Amino acid sequence: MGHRCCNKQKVRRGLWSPEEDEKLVEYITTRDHGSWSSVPKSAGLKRCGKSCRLRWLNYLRPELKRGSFSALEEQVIIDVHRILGNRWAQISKHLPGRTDNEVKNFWNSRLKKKLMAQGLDPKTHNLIPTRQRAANKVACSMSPSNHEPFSITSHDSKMKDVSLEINPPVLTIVSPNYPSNCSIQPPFFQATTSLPLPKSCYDNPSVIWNANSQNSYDSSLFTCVSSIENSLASSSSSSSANPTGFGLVDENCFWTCSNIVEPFEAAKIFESVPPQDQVKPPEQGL
DNA sequence: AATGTGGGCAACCGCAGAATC
DNA sequence: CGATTCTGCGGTTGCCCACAT
Repeated sequence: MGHRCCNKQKVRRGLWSPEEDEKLVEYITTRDHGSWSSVPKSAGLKRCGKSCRLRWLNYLRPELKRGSFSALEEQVIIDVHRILGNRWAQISKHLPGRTDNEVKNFWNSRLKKKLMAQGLDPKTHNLIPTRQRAANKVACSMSPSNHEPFSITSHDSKMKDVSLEINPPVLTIVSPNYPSNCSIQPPFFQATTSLPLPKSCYDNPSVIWNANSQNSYDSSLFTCVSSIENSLASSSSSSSANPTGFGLVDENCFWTCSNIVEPFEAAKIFESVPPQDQVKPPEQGL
């Protein structure tokens, strides 16, 4: 089946050879190419215009950045995707030197899996309901009735039945609305803090808690934001930086024990939180 | 060493909207 | 104003390579 746009001609398909690349670059960079449909003929290529355009935009443009995505770029993709969905062209505009195709491939091959591993639906960025996650072969238990040490166990095949001790129970919260000194700059705020979990969290983990006056979010409403899976996933790698053994939760982890938390709902809740420089997270644990 | 499998990525396909005739 | 062509986009495919068996 040939291209619809150029089925009149016999056109080459498949990977581009270095010679073809050279011809196209030479042609595009030395003159105003006009319409793409005229490029192949003028440049001496047996390709269709559409293929030339794609090759130029996705691979040959000099301003393109090659190589793996940085942590910042990864975060930007996740943040913008949460808002825009699969609008790769729009997302790529936030990443100078990256193409929509590149962003899309990166999303499909890495980020999607990463979110799923954190128990998040990559389409909505919401928590995948517990029942559904159970279907994904992830089973966790969380049953403390007080602040005593407790453990989380995963039976996920990839996590090799990790067991995690938490002592004392400390929840790490990361909010997209938080101004912070981290490397990710506005509009993609991220901040990390921690606070002791109130007993009510365990008794009724699906509710939105009132932080009590002992923590830095005095009187602020916040949502139980955590991720058991993420904790488990990071327990081995981050244990040295995090003596509690509780994994750092990045802002993509909106997790409650049983409820889905809309990211924007969570963001709304955080609106009343004081600026980062007024927040003094307890030093213990992290 | 041969074969199977999965991941990453470049390229293709087909549709929709814009531009042009 | 309808038809045709062009462009841009998102979804999908298939090739290549690394790794496991």
